Amino acid sequence: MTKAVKETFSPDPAGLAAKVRTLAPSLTRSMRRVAEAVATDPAGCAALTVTGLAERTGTSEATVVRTARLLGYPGYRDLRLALAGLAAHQRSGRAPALTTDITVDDPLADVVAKLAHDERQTLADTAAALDTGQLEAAVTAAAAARRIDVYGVGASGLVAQDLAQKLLRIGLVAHAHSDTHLAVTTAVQLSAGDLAIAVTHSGATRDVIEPLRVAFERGATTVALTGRPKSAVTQYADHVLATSTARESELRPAAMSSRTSQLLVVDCLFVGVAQRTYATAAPALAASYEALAHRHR
Amino acid sequence: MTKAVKETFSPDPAGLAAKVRTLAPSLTRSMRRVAEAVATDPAGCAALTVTGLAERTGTSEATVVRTARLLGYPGYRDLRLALAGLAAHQRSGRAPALTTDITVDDPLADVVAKLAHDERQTLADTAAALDTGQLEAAVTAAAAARRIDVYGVGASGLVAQDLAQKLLRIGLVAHAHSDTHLAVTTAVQLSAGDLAIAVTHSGATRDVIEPLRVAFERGATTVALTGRPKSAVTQYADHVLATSTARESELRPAAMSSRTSQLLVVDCLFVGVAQRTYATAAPALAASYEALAHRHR
DNA sequence: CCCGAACAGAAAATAGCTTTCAGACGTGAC
DNA sequence: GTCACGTCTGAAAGCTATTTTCTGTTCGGG
Repeated sequence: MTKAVKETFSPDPAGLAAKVRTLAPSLTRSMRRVAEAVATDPAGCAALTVTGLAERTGTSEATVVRTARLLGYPGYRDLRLALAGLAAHQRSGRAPALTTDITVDDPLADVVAKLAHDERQTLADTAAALDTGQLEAAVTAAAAARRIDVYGVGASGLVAQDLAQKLLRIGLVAHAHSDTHLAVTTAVQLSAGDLAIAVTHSGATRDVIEPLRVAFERGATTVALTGRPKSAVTQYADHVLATSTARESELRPAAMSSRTSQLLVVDCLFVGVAQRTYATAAPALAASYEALAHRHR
Repeated sequence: MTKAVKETFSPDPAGLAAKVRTLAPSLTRSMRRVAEAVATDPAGCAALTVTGLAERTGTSEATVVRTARLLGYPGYRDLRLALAGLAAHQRSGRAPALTTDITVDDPLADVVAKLAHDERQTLADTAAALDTGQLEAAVTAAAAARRIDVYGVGASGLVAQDLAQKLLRIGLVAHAHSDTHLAVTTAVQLSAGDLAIAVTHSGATRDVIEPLRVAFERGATTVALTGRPKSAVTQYADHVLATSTARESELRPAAMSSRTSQLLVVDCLFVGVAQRTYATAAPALAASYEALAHRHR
């Protein structure tokens, strides 16, 4: 025989203020004071115990409980839970006006909120704008490639390295190049069946376009990862993966949001390739995980 | 002397699921079951008493209270209030059902949507969980530092490089090290007035802890950027910046989401420093922009 | 002025939360 | 293997918060 479970009955979490107003005339003096306190400052009251609220309203515990009952809850405990929910709801409703730029004198908490908000926006934009057909083509090319070279300089160089690192981990032959000269000299060795990927936000970075052009002319498959789908880099690209460009400002250079966007595309590319090469990718991932384990204490 | 008022301490109403994930590795079996129940069904758990939740998770009241403490609340009562708030929040938020893992045969469009969703979630969690006090301290230290060394290997190495690159661009003396030997040999040169930053998701990467320890012992200010706020690396860190841990799976290794989180923190750190050194940072940013312009066609 | 009804608060009773303690379970050393 | 040690866990005791009960008070009507 199980013990009877007490159900929490939450009649009307949102319209509590309304209910207080409706009921007010039928409430007694003391009860009204409690009801008003609760309606005025749900968050504050949620933090109080029966005794606390009784003190605050200059009444007794019994009155507080009676009021809670009148408002439709089984007891004060449940009113308090509803109050906490209401408070959370109110907090979230307050849109923090995140549309403004980051300024020199924003407090750090605002900086965090604004950056997070902007990056989230960038991700949503990127996902919405990403052409899955092009991605599909790039994934297929990568999964079948004999060898993959990735070009990127500056901030995009890190993205290029990230992609190469990931692909290496699932057993593909991938290299990232940040040095134009080296990139060009290795690009001449590519041919049909190889894949070259250029990462550049502006789409106009010569150091990256150059090796991609060489790879393109040698017959390798080429992919451009860029925020400007009609820029110079795309003329040598078989497939173009578009990244999104967010609002930028003095304290938030373009490099920052483009990176977020580029990395999402890189992740998609990676997962796509891992799916298609699952038979080799899965054990490779597991093995690299194992290998790293003993590097940790 | 007035009676001490017990404050309701609500450390992290939004990112609770994230916190559970972050703390999970350091939790014991029973505690983890409680934490998971709470993260999985906040609304349901909010309706339960200590005893009820203990029964539901097959543990004891003591364990439930202990878990509540670990999650940062003074006791179960307060956790329950936070849960009620969270539940209300969820009801209004209506999250779409993107909660499933990425599988081998997901079409690419789904992969994109799921990855974008997860990364957005990670960003929100990170922002919610980031301790602005610690960030403030790190920013102040960085802005005043004679020299800044950043340590990171593997995926975190790229994050370390990203941070160093950014700080360099606003005229600070910053270097990223991926080579443990080099990192240690440069760390011995640090002293009070210098800053060392370690980036490691697990918090247990020896190659990164070692140089940080050296820097710490030499009297430099030290910062750890980690997803495990109670891990080995933090014992040598003056300030700990917590990154968030997302759900991971076979096709989505931890490295992927930790990177997103780490980069957000890096951006916050960077913008904070740029604000505090605005007089030199602004012209430096403008100058680096100019300098790059002619590298583009 | 007295009576009755409703109200309010004090105090008792209970339910729920927290703390303590001792046994159980691993873990590492010898 | 086994012994010692530290950690984890749940049972029960202890305490706080909530609920109920009960009695004094107030106010309107006879």
